[in-house]
Amino acid sequence: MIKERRRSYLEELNPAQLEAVCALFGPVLVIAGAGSGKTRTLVYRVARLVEEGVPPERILLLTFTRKAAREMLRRASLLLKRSCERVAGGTFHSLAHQMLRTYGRLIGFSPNFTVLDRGDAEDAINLLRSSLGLSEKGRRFPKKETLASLFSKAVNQGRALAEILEKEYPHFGEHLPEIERLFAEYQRYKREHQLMDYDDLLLYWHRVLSDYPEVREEVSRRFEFIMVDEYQDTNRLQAEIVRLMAEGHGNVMVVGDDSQSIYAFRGANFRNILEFPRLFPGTRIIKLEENYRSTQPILDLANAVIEKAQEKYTKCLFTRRSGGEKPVRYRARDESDQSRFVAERILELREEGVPLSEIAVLFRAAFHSFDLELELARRDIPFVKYGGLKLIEAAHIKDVVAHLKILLNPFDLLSWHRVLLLLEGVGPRTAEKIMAHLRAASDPVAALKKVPTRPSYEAGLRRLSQTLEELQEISSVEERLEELLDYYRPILERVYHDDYPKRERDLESLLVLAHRYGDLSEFLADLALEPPESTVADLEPETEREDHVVLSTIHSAKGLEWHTVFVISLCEGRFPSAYAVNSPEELEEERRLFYVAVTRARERLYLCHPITGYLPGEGRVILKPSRFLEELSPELWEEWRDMPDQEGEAEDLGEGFRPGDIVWHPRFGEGEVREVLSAEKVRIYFLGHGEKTLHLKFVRLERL
DNA sequence: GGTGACCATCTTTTT
DNA sequence: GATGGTCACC
Repeated sequence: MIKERRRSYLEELNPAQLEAVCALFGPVLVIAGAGSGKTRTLVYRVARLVEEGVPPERILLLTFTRKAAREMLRRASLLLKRSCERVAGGTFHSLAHQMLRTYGRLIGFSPNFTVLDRGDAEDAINLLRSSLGLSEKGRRFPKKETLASLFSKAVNQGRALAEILEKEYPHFGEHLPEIERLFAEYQRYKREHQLMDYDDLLLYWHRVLSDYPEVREEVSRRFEFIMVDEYQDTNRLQAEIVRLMAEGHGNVMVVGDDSQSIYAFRGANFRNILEFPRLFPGTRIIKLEENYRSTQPILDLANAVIEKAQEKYTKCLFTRRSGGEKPVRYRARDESDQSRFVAERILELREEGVPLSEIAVLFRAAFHSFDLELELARRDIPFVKYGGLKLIEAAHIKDVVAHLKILLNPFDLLSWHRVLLLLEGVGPRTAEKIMAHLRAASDPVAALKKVPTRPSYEAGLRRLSQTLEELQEISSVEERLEELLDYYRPILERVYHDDYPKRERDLESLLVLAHRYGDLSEFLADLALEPPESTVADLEPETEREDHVVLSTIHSAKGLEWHTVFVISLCEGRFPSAYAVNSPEELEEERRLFYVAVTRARERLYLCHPITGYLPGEGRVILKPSRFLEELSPELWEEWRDMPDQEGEAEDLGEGFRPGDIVWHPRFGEGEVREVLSAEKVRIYFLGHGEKTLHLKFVRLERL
C-alpha cells in the first residue's frame, strides 16, 4: 500500500530530483537552475520525510518569506493527504526572533525586546549622531542611510568597518574614528534599550549558538532535518548559523542557484553556495539542469544573458519543450507609449484566453511602474503591485506602531521619542527632557504622570499617559488598537492636515491586520519581519482571488512564474540602475537580476524600452536601450515598434507586401521582403542585421 | 523652544 | 511626491 502511493508521487520526478528527494541524511547541496522544479523538489522531500516517520515539528524549512514556506507546506500536505503544517518554517530572521525570545535572556535580552526595521535603525543612528555632536554644519559626514548600510555590511559579512570604508567609501576615510565610535555607541544603545535591528537578530542568535553548547544541542535535537531555500541569497553569518544548528546531525539540504543571486547589496554572497561543501565535509552535490518552465526561445535568450556574466557558472539549462514564440522587443516612443503597449497587449492576451493572473509586469524599481499604473486604472484593468513602499514605512503607521511598541517594551526610547514629538508644544528639546525622567524610572509609563510639565503641553501629556495606562489594561490586540486610534485620530488630523483622509484608510487596514493576532508581540514582530506588501490592496479579507495582473519589482518576483511576462523600462540608468554602473560587481548583479526577470516567463516574453523619458534631475532625455539588450544578438527576439498614430495608417501598411519588395526600416535601414507570413507579419532581410520577422502593426515600413 | 513655511534633494532592490 | 533642513516668527 504505502509502496504504491510512494511510487505514484515519486514517479513524477526526474532522476536528479528523485535523488535529491531521497537523500535524507547528511549534507546535500542542490544547485537548481531557474524553472528546474526546485520548489517541487523541496515539497516532495518534506513529504518524503514525513512519510518516513519524521515528526513534522522536527523539520525546519527556511525560506525567503513565510508565504513561500506556507505554500510549500500546503502542497506537501496535499501530496500526503496529511497535514505538514507543523513543520517549522519561515525566514532566518523570523526564526532568530523566535529563538531569541526563548534564549535571549542568556545574553541579557528580555523576551519582549523590540525589533527595529531599517527606518527605525536609521532614526536611532541619526539620534546618536547628533548626540555625539557629529552633525555640525560643513562636515562631509555620511548620511544616516549610508551609515546604516555600512554597519549592516560589517555585521553580515564579518568585515571590519575600516576595510569596507576603504574599499567602498574611500571619500569618507577621514571620518573612520568617528564612524567607529558611532558604531560602538549604536551597538551599546540598542543593547541598553532592548532593541535589535535585523542584523542583530542574526548576530545574537549566532552568538547564543556558538557560546552555549547546550542550546546548540537542544536546537539540533529539535530540528533534526534542516532545509534552506534560496541559499544563494544568504550570507556568511547565516551559513554559520546553519552549521551550528546542524552540528548534532548534519542533516542539511540547501537549495539555490548562483546565477540568481540578487541580494549582494544586503550582504549576501553567491559564493556562499560554492563554499557549502567546505563547511559541510562529505556534501553530496546534485544539479537540476532540466528546465520545465520556459519555451526554447525564451530559454535561449536567458542563456545568452547569463553567458555574458563574468564568473563561470556551475550549470547549463536545457529544455525538452520545442516550439514557442520568440520574445518580443518593443521600442516605445516614450513612457506613455510603453504603458499603452503593455495595456493593449494585456487586453489582447485576455482575448486569447490568458487569465490576467497569468500575466506579470516586472521592473527594476518600484517607481518605474507609476505611469503604467495610471494607464491600467484608466482602462479598468485590475492589478496588484508588489514591492516598493510598505504599509509599515508610512509615517502615520509608524506613529501608531510606536505607541504599541512602548506597551511591549517601555524602555524603547526610540518609540518614546516619536510618540512625544507628536504632542503639540513638544519639540526635540522637551522630548529629551521628558525622556531623561523616563530613563531613570523602573516603570516609565507610570513615571510619565510625574514628569514636570509646562502649561503649553500639559494637557497633551496627560492624555498620552492616560491612554497608555488604559491600553495596559486591555489584552486583545484589536481592541487595543481601536482604543489607540481614538486617541491618535486628532493627532493625525493636526499633523497631516493636508492628506489625512488617505492616511486614515491605512489605519483601517492596520486594524484589519491586527484582527488575526492574539498576541501583541507577535503582531509587532510580524509587522517588522514580514511586512504586508502594499497599502490597502491585499488586506481585504480574502476576497476570493480576483483575477488581476501582477506588477512587481524583480526582487519581489523571485521564485514566481507567469504565462506572459513584460519587462519594462529596459534603458540605461534605470536597468541597469545608474547606481550600479560604476562597480563591476554591482553591474554583474544587475545582469543576474535581468536573468531572473526573463526566466519568470513560460510562454511569452516582452522586453520594453522607451527611447525618451524623464531622469531625475535632467528632465526629458533620450534614453539609451539597456546594455543588457544591446549586448545580445538581435536574432533572439522579434522587433516591434510604436503603434501607428492613426488607425487608417495601419491598414494601409498591412496590405500588399510581396516577396522581393524593397523596404526601409527606421532602425535597420534598407531590407528585402523574403516572405509574407500573414496579413500582419512579414519576414525581411536587412543588410547587416540579418533576417527579422516584423509585426506590421507595430513597425513603420516605407516601400522604396 | 516650538511651529510652520519654504526650499532643496533625491529617489534601488529587502529581511 | 516625500522627506530633511533652514529660517523667520511666535
